Amino acid sequence: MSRYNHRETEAKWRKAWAEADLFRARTPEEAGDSPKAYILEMFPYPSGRIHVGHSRNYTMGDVVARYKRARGFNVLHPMGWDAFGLPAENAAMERKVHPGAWTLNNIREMKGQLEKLGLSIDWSRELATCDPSYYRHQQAIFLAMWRKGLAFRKSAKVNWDPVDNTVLANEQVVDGRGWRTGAPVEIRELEQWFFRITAFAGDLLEGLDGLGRWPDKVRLMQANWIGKSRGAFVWWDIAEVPDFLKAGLENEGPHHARDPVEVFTTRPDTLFGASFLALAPDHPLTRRIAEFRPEVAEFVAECARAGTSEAEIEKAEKKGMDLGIRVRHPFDPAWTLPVWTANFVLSTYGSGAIFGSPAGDQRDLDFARKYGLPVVPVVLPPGVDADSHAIHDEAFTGPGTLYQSRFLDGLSTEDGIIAAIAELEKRRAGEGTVIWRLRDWGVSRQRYWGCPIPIIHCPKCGLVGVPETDLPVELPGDVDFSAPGNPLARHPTWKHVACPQCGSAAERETDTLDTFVDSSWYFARFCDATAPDRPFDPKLAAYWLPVDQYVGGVEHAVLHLLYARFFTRALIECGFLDLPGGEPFAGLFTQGMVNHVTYKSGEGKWLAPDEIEDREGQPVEIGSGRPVTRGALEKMSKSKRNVIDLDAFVQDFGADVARWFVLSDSPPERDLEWTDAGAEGAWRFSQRLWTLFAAAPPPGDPLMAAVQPQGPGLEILRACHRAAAAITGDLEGFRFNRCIAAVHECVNALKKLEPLFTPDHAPALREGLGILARLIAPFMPHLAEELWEKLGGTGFVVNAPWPEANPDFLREDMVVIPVQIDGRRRAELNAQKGLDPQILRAMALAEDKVQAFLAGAAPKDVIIVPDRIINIVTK
RNA sequence: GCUGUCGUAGCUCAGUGGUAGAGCGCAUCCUUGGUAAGGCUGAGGUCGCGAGUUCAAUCCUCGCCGACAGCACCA
Repeated sequence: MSRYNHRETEAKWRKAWAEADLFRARTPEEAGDSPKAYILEMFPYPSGRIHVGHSRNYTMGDVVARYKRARGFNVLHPMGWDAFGLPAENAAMERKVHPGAWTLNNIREMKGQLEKLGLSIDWSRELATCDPSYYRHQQAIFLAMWRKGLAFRKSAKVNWDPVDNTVLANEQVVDGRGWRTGAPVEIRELEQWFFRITAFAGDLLEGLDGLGRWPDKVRLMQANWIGKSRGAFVWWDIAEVPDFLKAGLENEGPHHARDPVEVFTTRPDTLFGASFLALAPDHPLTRRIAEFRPEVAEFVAECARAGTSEAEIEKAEKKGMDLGIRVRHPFDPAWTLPVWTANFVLSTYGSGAIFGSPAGDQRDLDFARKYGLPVVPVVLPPGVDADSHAIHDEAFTGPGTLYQSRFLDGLSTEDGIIAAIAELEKRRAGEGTVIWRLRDWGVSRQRYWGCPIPIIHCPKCGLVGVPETDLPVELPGDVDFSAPGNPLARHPTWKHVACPQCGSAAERETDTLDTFVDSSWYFARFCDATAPDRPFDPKLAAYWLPVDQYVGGVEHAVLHLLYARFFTRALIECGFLDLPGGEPFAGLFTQGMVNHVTYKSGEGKWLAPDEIEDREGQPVEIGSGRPVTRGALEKMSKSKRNVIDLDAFVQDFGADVARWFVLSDSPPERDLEWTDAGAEGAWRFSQRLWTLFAAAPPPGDPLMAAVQPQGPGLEILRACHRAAAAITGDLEGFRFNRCIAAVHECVNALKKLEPLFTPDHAPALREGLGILARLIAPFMPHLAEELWEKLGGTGFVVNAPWPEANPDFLREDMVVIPVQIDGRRRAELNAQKGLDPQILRAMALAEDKVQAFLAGAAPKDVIIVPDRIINIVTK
């Protein structure tokens, strides 16, 4: 018996699979009655080499794909590359390579690594988003969305890095400074392209209810992000304006003195507790007043400065300033309130203005206490009477009964809201409304390595779409990264073009699209990945979509998944796609990361694991022998130097072992700790399987059921059918770690029976091992093929049917029943299953140990749960 | 602060209203013709803490403590 040689065997089977073209998805016609299963892992950014941490995601998807294939599904399991993005430009600047060359090189490298993992991928559908054959369709989609009003331009605030001359995404701003240059970021107003995702806010929220196979956590995060709030707009007429402001406010401008101040509230029932209005520092009226009052201008500027750092916002004290004007209460024109500006009011939410009702809102209360504004309680908590109710340091925000509120007195919070809105609408002082936290999606990026926006700016015609026949608008190849800013904008010729409508000199849009756009429809392109003349055939998309199982990191729980859900809706509206319900991903699984220990040298430098050795239990640096501190478990990343390279591991231990280990130790949705000991354990287990199959009988058909197995043969089949039942259930439930535990259990049971593997039991053994080989096939596909071949299985184990557990082998005849006395286990019975409770009672009371404990006393009660437990109660 | 997830063997995790489990690690022993090893046996637990419900709670309920994640002045 030789040892298992993973290097030869894995290469052999990968070659055989490729030659048989096993993983090509069948067309709907070829598939006939077979149901379809679209299995997709979030496609990777081609950053370079992959490590074992990345492999977990693909392995999970592959396990599902292989399982579904064994179950007779027509499986689509494609792979592609999210190939546009900043790292390529950074590499271009640092290493003087073209972003395209750098990206293609990485793709080549990573594809080779993924292939060695033995993934069952249909590579004929491979795509890269930086390929003009992909992004030309994206440009066509953009133009269709523009014509429908779903893509539009507006002026928006952006983070501007004055050194790099570029716009930064929010996550590229660290403590108010550009992440690369360290220069203080400026807020600038720029014309930007947006997608009107807010047009679908309600539908995107309601759609979440139908996504039963998504994690609740993700649905909740999306719901919070969309942020629906019911409430009311309330319009407050300006009552008093100081003389020095009058002239200013009478002029034309952003906020005229005749314009009421609009406020959004979810609690119109507390309007009688209002004691002030507060406007955002950048509210138009605040800015107007700042023109005439230097102290207001100073306050606004101060807020703008503090606003950049998140840590400061968190701690920032509530501050405000009285603007000097007063407004009329909507329910009582004689009642006027002061108008303040306050740093805690957000201009981007609601109307950018609030009314302060301090008794019912903690922020308003803090503010009112600080500036001596009135606090009038208007909501009585349940069970509290009006005389004893008082507000001290804590606002009461819960539901209750309204009082001190004139016509609302006695109403519940809920009814009060309805009544207040009705009154507002009657007086034309406000209206009930719903507002959203979700904002339109800014897609402009002042970058080179992204999809060009197919728009031409003509001085005469305005915005003109590039004609379909001129698509794609390709990126120029000759670009200069030596200067900061957008290379497209300063390219000598690229942007200059004749207007397609009037022919006069015009300029191309030099912004490119956010890379989240590229990943918002790639799953649809995979359905028809080579269509030259349109994004995809709607019939093929209708066949394959929605994706049945999407697998990826929870870090994409909000943005990517929300954008993709928006995109399918936009594609439907533009006529590209037919997808009832509009949901792209019917099932979603978010897997945990792979963590690994980190090491730091005395100087605080990160050290790689192969630079460490163990000296009497203390990790030290190899060579110098200097002590090293063992850091926290961290997600594998190059910067922390705690990655395990996939190629090296596969070379040493094999792809099957890597796949097995990343699934074995933790539930898939949780993080996994990578340890050498665990990896070696997985390797030993693969060898153990190999030696177990060495005891197999001469080759025969493992699909043939053994007839009337006896003794050890029966035990073999029991172990294997039990494993089949457990693993099938756990695969359906995405519990891969439990599948692996079940395989361990089965192999342990078989190992114990190994001395009894005699020719008499050959049919049972062949059937049992045949089941086992098919059960491990999704996890260790190469080894499974080899074992299947040894057993005498015909064809590939990949194509073999999934083993069905025979219920006859799952039944147990005898059962051990514990006997408790007063809740503590004192004895046990070995009994036939399904015995009558009265017989069990007699058996239990007859037990010596029970007799001893009872010492002659009669039991007060005996609780009998058949086949489970007997509890004798004496007290 | 809000929301959510999680506390079970040294480590990573299963599990169930009714006998506390697996893998790895550890210890003892055996094999050295399955050998960059393999195998037998074993030790190891207040199931985070406290109360309640129950014949019986690791599991259900409530409170507390701790860890992690997302959002974060959302009116």
